[in-house]
Amino acid sequence: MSTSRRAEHYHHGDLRHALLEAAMAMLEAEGAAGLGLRELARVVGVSPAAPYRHFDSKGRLLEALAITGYQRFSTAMWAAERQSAPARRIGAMGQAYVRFALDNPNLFRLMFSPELKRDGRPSLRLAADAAFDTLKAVTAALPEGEKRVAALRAWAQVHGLAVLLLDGQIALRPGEDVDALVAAVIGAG
Amino acid sequence: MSTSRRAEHYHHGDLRHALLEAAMAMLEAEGAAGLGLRELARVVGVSPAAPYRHFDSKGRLLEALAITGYQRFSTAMWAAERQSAPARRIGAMGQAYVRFALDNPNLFRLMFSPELKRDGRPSLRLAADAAFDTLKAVTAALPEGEKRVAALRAWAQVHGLAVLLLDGQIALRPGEDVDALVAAVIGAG
DNA sequence: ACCTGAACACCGTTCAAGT
DNA sequence: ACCTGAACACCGTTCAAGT
Repeated sequence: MSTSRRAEHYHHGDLRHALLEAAMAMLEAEGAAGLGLRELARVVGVSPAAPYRHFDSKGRLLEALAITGYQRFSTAMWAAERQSAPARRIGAMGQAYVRFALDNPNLFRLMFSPELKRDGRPSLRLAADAAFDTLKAVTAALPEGEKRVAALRAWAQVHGLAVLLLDGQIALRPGEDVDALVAAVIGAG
Repeated sequence: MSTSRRAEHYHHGDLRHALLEAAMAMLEAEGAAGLGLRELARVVGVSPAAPYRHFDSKGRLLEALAITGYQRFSTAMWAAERQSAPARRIGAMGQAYVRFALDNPNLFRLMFSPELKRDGRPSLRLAADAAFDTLKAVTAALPEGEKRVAALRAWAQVHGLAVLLLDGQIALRPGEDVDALVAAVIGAG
């Protein structure tokens, strides 16, 4: 009885999944720099070497987390697109973008971290490209020649707002909420 | 004769300055994560403990580098402001902003790194505030009620462009240069 | 006052060995 | 096939001791 717990999970069952789950929690709690592979192994209850059966390196683990992040981001953006009337679409998607960043600060930072794409993994690029494709819905109604610049402008505005808010560079005024600020800034763009 | 080199620099003369100089070079070469305090000490030729006479921690060293970064940024922005006609001012300062980011990628990233302001050091905040005050020159001509939103819009656009370009998320088209892209994006803002 | 040497408590990663 | 134990080469940081 006393050995069954360990024995039944010696081949952990789903160590890869358990690692990802715990790592995502640690990422959000402490940031990518504070996510230690040894500490992660400790939390999950395996030896320091065990994670290497499932991830070649810490970078690959972070990459997997970032891909999950891009998928969640895509879901949030498509939901905002679907649930809004065409006239409100730009605002709704911009607000969804900023809200995702503020709700998942360390995951969002990881998704844009330069350490990630060192060796340009294709699965990461694919997930990121799919995520940013959601933004193109915003410029669908514009004439062809203006699409690129309009899309970049909208993206830069909303991404800039997100990271400046995230880093505490923009202070919200008393009574001001994020949605109102986003609406004011991108509304006249 | 053989001992004079070491002896005359035992009290290093200006170890603090030498550390900052070498650290700035390492930062630009490898990023803040790749900047090791022990490696830094090795490069400068002192013991691993020596830097602690001048900086309480690695965080404080990075903070000093970031302050230098904000000062350089301010200089670049004021230069752009001074050298441009009023009508071209927004474009010139936006281009200076993005160019600073692309010319000093790891310094720029450090300036906006969340690890820095953990315990809200006042000298860092002062340097950052002074740097962003340069942006207010852009909205000086606008009516009072529109200043804040217009300033935030301009800042978000230009900062978003900078970080997206830095991370390789925006691909420049063949023959397209950064200044032209910045002009196109913020021109109609 | 400023720096060294040695130590402490960590890392990420590798690899032979166990089950 | 999957995991452990022990090791390697590092970290940041501290502190008694040297000059």
